[in-house]
Amino acid sequence: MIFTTKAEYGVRLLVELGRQDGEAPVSLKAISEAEGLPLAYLERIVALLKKAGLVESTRGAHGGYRLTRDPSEIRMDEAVTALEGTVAPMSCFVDDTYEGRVLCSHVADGGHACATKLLWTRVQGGVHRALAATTLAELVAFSTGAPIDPQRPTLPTAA
Amino acid sequence: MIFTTKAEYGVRLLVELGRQDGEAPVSLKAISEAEGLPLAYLERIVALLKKAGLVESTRGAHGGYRLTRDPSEIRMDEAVTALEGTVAPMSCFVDDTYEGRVLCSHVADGGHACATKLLWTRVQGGVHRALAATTLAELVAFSTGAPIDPQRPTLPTAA
DNA sequence: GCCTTCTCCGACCTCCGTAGTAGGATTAGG
DNA sequence: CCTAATCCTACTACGGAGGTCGGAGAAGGC
Repeated sequence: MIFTTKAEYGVRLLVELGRQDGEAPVSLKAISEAEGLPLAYLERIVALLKKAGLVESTRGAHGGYRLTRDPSEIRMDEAVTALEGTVAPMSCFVDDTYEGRVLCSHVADGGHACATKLLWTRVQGGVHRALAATTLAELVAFSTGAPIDPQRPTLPTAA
Repeated sequence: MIFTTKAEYGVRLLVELGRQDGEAPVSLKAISEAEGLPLAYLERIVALLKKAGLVESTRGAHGGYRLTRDPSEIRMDEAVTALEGTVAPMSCFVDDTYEGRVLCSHVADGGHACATKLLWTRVQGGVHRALAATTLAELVAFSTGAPIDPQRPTLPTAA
């Protein structure tokens, strides 16, 4: 499994927020009931999104959460990174940027570089590209029944 | 983490086999010593590769394993699938083919389809594409020091 | 002012899969 | 027949995923 429920629930939460107009904040209780997810767990998840600056909160009665930007401006690589930490194919892939860096912690086992590094680099690139090419607005549209081709993402530039 | 050590060790094992000429079988003991991996664990891993038809074995003294095809004919999506089972981004993504199918186990939570399905479908596609575009021959070449651009895979058609 | 409704925060718990071990049975050379 | 190898199944430990619990601040409504 690539992602944990943190990503699943967190993205569902974002979609739920994106479905709203955006003015009035939405309480976690409402979201947990709408999606059937545990409230206490959602609290911890939304904290990650807030720390990443994707949502903002209002405390007290009638408080809740709302998005800080338009859904079309929220790319899913930001969201997933906030929720899961760096998406790494393998443990030796702690972080690094997405450039062509090929460095491994267990370098030079027997004089030759780590053979699998090339493969995991490409996989990581593929995941990152797929996430970056998808906006929250697309997921919101998809969830409301709009027909979207999963193979051909509509980039924000095309909007 | 996307993959487990099964994938890591299994691919390393394949690279080690691919580095050999291909006639004489290589024993697991030799590989475990060369790569510094536990022999007993490798036994269970290589069984997965054998079941998938990627390697064949010779029992008894001077026995071992060898590849069933040329390294350039072995795409890494076959290898990783054999080692990890189906690569799924999320638990509701049990298998299905890689076509544009968008079906979820927890469909229609509140009248609308599972919003995250679109995202995970694209991610899965990205991973699959990255794996399928890489051959064992490339990894072998890379491990012996050949300069390969991790961003631009050299497809077998270009060989 | 007080109660209610929220966000916030950290400690705690349980379960399951990963990673690896142990111990043998089977097959083939020398 | 001994040794080197594959094969096979059962067992175990450890860590992280996936939650829960209890409470402390903050803001409206009355």
